[in-house]
Formats: sequence, structure tokens, C-alpha cells
Amino acid sequence: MKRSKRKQEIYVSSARLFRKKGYAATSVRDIAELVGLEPSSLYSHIKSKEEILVNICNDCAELFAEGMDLIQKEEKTNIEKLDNLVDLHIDIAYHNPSSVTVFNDEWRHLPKEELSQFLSRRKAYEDDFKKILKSGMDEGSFVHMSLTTTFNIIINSVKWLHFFAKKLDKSAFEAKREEIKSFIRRGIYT
Amino acid sequence: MKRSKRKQEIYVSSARLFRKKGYAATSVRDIAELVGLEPSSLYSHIKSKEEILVNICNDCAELFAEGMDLIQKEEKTNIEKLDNLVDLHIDIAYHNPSSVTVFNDEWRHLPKEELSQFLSRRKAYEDDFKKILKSGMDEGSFVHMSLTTTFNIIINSVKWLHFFAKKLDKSAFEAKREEIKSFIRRGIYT
DNA sequence: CCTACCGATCGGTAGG
DNA sequence: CCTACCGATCGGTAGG
Repeated sequence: MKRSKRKQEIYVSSARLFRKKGYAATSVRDIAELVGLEPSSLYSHIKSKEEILVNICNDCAELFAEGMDLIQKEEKTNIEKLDNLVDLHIDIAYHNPSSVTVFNDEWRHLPKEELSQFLSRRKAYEDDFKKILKSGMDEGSFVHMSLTTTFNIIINSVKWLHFFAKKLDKSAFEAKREEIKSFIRRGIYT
Repeated sequence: MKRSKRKQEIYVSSARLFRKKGYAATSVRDIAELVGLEPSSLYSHIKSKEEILVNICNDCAELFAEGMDLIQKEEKTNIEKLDNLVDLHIDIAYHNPSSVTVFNDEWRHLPKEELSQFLSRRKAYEDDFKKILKSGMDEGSFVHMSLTTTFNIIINSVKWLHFFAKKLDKSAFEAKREEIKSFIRRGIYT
């Protein structure tokens, strides 16, 4: 079930527009113009505007799920696992700034069925993340505090960085990555 | 220039809808229904949908600006000032969860002129915040790191809390406040 | 504050 | 992939 080049083009352009204007304020005419087609021609490749959003959100969810799977499988300390999770968030956001913004901010416009799938998938990811935090707290590597608070502080400490992905060169970006990771380490390591 | 009760009602209802569905996806018919008027009757109190957004965003900006003014005037250490700033963000979000969400996420839908005012005001706030951070770093109270990184980590560590404002009772909320503040302290104090 | 209504734009389809 | 087009909904106005 590979995706045609044209279809991928439509998704990429749409993600950029959804990021900039939001899903609801982006018209299929906006998308068609950016791709270089007549509005109606889009419908040879997609079946609805909602389908675009669904695919952007699912692709992004897939990246997080795959990253989590890998980290869970590895034989590493909880400190290393958390370090890898922070890198996972930073890397995904760096390489897919538009999709990540849509994933973060536009998922509420998903149609009902896909919305509930999305939410339960996100919940599963959060639970896996918290399991690592809990394990690190229990063994005394991490400061004891509410898992929900810890989880939210960590992911939100990272969430703003993708807005700088295009403004910063690679080395400036890496410097910020290290600053964030140091901050989190000081905040959570015992 | 006081605001009529009806007008305030419209702003409050609109903020709730903008928070839940986003500005673009909220119709004036949605607002009218929640307020209990016919759509056209709204226009006796407001002159456009955009005007509502402008007022919500400006009211919220005002709360932050007033808080910053107060903190700047006080004779306090930088450590105390930062502590007060974190409380300012948490308190505003706790008491105005809808407006804060609109302020955070929907400002990009502001009309051109109000948008540029909004951005320059936000920039001024950020600069004031950074001035306190820089002063604390220079005197050796705070860990030395990029002001932009420090600022963004701090405000984003707090930004998720208003989603819990209605689910948590006061004491549970205060517990989370302290956890966040401890985390920030460990991350930034020398 | 309501009834009645308007032009513009929306997502999407028919047919080639 | 395009031309032509559609019903629904949008923000907003006229007039009382």
C-alpha cells in the first residue's frame, strides 16, 4: 500500500498550510493552489479534506510509536531510555516540523472514529512513557513526583523547539538540544 | 469604557467555543446558540466575529502585562521575581482557562493590524522576562544558558496545566503547582 | 432583539 | 487532470 508521489506531495503541502493557518481555515482551494492543480483535481488523489488530516496525524503517531518500541526493546538503563525519548521527540520535530505541529494542534478536527483511535493511541504512548518514568523513580534514579506532572513537563519542555527548526543551523540546533536535555536532567535526576 | 453584561457574556461563551473547536471552526451561529440569541442579534453587541477574538486576546495580554509590571516594580531578588512570574502564569491560566487557550493558540487568526500589535506586545513581555533571567544569571543565581531556551522551557513547563484546571480540586492543583516549581528550581537555580 | 435575506465561499461531484 | 457546477454554510446587513 505505497503512496503515490502526487499524493505525498498533497500531504506535505497540506501539512504546511495546516501548520500556518490551521486545518479549519485552510480550504481545499488553498491546497490545490500550492500543489499546482485545480481544486477538483485533488479528488483524483484523495477522497476528502479530512482524509489528509487523518494521514498526517497517523504518520506522525507512527513515528512516535516506532521510536517507543525501539527504546522499550533495548537493554538500557531508565536514564538512557529517558534520554533517548527526549531525543526521539526532538528528532521527529526537527525532521517533520509541519506534521508535528498538525499532530500537536489540529488532531481535534479528526472525524469521530479516527479521533478516538488517535486518543487511545496517544494514551498508550503516554502510559509507556510513564512506565519508564515510574521504573526510574522506583529504583531511585529519578526524583519522585506525579507521573502526569513529570510527563507533561518533559514533553512540553521540548515542544517549542520545532518552531526554531528552520531558523537555526544544525550546530545551533544541537546546542539547544543539549541545553534542554541538561535542564531536564537537573530537574529529574536524583 | 465599561463593557455591558451581555457583551461580556458573549466574550465568555465565545472563548469557550474557540477553546473547544478553534476560532475558524466556530460559527457566529454556534456563539449565538450558546448565548441564547438569534445570530443576527449578536450584532447589536459586537461588530464582527474578529472583534470577539481581539478582545479575548487583549484582555489576556493585559493580565500578563499587569502582572509583569507589578513584579518589576517590587524590590525583590531575581529568584523571587522568577518565582512570582511562574505563579503569574499558573494563576492566570487557572482563573481563565478558556481565554488563555485562545490567547495561546488562536492569536494567529487576529486581523492584520491587531496581529502585529499583539506580537510586539508579546515580544515586549518576553524581553522583560528575559531581563530578569539575565540578571539572575549574571549575579550567579541562575544557571547560565541561552535566554531563549530558558524562557521557552519555563513557560512551556507551565502551559499544559490549565487543561487540568477543571479536573483537579484546589489542593490537587496546588500540589501540581509546587511540583512544577520544584522542577524549574532544580533546572535553573545554581 | 427578531424576521428575512444576501453575496461569498465552502467541500465536493459529474462528466469528459 | 480540467470545466462546469451544486447544495450547504459562512459572516453579516436591512428594516422594524
